Amino acid sequence: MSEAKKESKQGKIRAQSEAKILAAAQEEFILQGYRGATVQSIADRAGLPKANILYYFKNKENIYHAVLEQTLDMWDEGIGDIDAADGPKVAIEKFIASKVRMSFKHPSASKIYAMEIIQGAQHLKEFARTYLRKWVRDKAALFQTWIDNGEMAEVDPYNLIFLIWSTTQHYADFETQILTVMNRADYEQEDEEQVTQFLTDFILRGCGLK
Amino acid sequence: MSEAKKESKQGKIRAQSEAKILAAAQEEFILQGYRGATVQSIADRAGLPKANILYYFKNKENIYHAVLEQTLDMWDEGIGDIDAADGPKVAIEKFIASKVRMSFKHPSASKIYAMEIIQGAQHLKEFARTYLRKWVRDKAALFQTWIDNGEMAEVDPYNLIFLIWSTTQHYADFETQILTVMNRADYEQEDEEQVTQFLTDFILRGCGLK
DNA sequence: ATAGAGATTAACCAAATAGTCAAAAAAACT
DNA sequence: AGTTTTTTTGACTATTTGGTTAATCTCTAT
Repeated sequence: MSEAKKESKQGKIRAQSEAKILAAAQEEFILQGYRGATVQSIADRAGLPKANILYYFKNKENIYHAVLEQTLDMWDEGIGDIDAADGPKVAIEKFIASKVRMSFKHPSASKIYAMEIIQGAQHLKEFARTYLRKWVRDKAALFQTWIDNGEMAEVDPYNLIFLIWSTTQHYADFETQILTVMNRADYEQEDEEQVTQFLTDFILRGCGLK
Repeated sequence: MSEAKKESKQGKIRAQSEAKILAAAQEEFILQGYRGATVQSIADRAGLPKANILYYFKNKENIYHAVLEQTLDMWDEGIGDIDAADGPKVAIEKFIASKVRMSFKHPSASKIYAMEIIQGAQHLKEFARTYLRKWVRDKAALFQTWIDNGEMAEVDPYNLIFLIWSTTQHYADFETQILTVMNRADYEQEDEEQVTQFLTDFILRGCGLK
């Protein structure tokens, strides 16, 4: 009876506030780092008084954890599973496309993730050790099968996965640098398509699939 | 008479202390971010009292600037200039090799740089707008020449440069993730060679040069 | 030896910041 | 309408931290 409370009415204000806070916090954590992002600055960006922030999240670290969790959920959705049934060509095409889409649609998530890893993955060690390691192992094995079957060139599957990750995420993480170098203010809609096209062509060729 | 002081004896202690401080600061800035790295923590890591740090660098921001400058100098050396006379194959080989070497020899420099860019390049805007933009434009033009001459496949030169940057730097910036996923404690010597080999093969193939 | 420049360091301070609290306002429920 | 629960918010506090100061020490040159 009282179990569903969280989802019914009471949850609405809470959910709204939490979302506003998390969005503000994500930006502040990117721009200022964990320590540099003050609860006050998050409050200001969210347009709420500081004490209200601490009412929804017990403390600053909880905010950060929530932001990270949100980021991992997004990673999970956006990863674009590699499907064995597709065969190497289509599988790689799909994988690249969904990773590029993630980078252009949610650059902030990618940036938070990147910062966390660069700083030593203090909060993601567990995620990397379990979930991620298994994911990479599985997909690498799949690539290896295709290689053994002569369906693609002999490329080290692990390094191939790293290559796809790095190239696709680069457009999110290094957004600022790319835009500055290209003398542009923002990405345009066609940029995503153009990048997808470039990476797909290039990587398929690298895999001997084109 | 007193002009050469800095280089003679008195400069020795100063140079030594500054180097120790910069090394400590670099690590702290990576691990904790700018705001999270306290002068005290830098002092502890350098094995010096806090007041001594502030004696050599007027304030915390000066320390950070010095670390960044050091990083850019290293970038400058390690960039491995692309030589037009080499032709595309050798030029790309050389470029990849020197970037990979940088990533394995000086991962911290790469990490500092990456964080700065992710955080909006507050302190590197000028560098990117002038030096970097020109560098990329020049090299892109060179690639274009080779393409027009039919010496390599038609790949967008800008995206090619970004691809080489992202893939090579990934081994420095995401060191923690790669090691965790591969279930390893440290890079071995042969890793650098193996990665160089992989990337060279793959990218040359992508450029239609193999 | 000794004067003077540079180096070291403990003690101190003002500002910033995470987190608490209590009281009031708003919403939800009966 | 009244009661309870949730939300909002200003005021307060303990702690951390960047930076200063002044006193001492060390080194070098004459």
